Amino acid sequence: MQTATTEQAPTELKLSGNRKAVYMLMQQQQRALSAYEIIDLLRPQIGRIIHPMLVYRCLDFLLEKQLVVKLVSVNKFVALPNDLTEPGQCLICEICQAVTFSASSNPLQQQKRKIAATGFKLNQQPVEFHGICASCQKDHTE
Amino acid sequence: MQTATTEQAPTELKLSGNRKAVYMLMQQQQRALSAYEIIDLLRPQIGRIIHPMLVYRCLDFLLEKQLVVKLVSVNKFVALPNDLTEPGQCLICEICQAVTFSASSNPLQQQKRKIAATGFKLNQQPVEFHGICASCQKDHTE
DNA sequence: TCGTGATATGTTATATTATCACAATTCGTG
DNA sequence: CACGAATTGTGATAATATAACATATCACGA
Repeated sequence: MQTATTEQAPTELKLSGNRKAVYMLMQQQQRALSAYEIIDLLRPQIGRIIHPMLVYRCLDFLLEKQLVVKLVSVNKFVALPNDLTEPGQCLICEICQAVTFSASSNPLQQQKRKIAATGFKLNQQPVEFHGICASCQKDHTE
Repeated sequence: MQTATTEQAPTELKLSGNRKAVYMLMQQQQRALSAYEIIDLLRPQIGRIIHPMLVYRCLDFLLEKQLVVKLVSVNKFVALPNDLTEPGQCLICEICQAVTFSASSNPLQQQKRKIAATGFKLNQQPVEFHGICASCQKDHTE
């Protein structure tokens, strides 16, 4: 099993074999994936049985390094877009499962400041909004 | 198995036996409960094996009628406080699991309007914020 | 280069949350 | 009362996640 320096991760973070495979897969897919989807997608690449634990461990690491983010409402994981240093919010379509990230807008930052003022210490994790995207609204008006 | 008219539900909605038991339990507990916690708490009352399916069905119904809300990030369900017609947001403490609801504040409503203006049709469900409550911050500064 | 502690990985088992599908019972209305 | 709709009972399975033990690999200092 080779150890390779990753070309994709910021600040030259070294990723071991498995972790790199998982991360690159997530970057390629460009969508939110459940752990089991990752397992299924990885299987052809690795040519060996993939235990869930393998993937969860990799994800734990990638989460810790903030290379990926977990969408806690849908139990999916997604590689952070490279141009987005702070995923303040995301919109999750219930129909097509598309996920759209964006940085915190002013009202959301205001909201977070209000919450902080109550003494509640917020985590750094995107605020998740659920609904139906414009495309699916069109598709489902028939 | 008796059919009883519920005294607690708004607009005289009739709840069947199981559904009433689940709903009343949730109201009594006044905290967010996982389905399995509900099962464990119900067992003494019902005196029969409780299948998860029973509870999930009841929850599905109660969710549909908007008597309870699901905290999707923590897979828990909570009876809506009676004085809160619109649970706009909730704060979830990662340490003690306390959940605090409140109506949408102005910035959050603003945020929702911005999102709606993009064409994304938001669901009616609370926005969940994660962090550490003031109490747990005190307890954990030792 | 070797040894060792730290880290990563392999493996088995289990926990937690949720849904599917079929059957039986109860409810409500004509 | 009959019948269709709704509710419930039951067994099985799916999806997500973690615990625990063992082994292998990596990195660093001597």
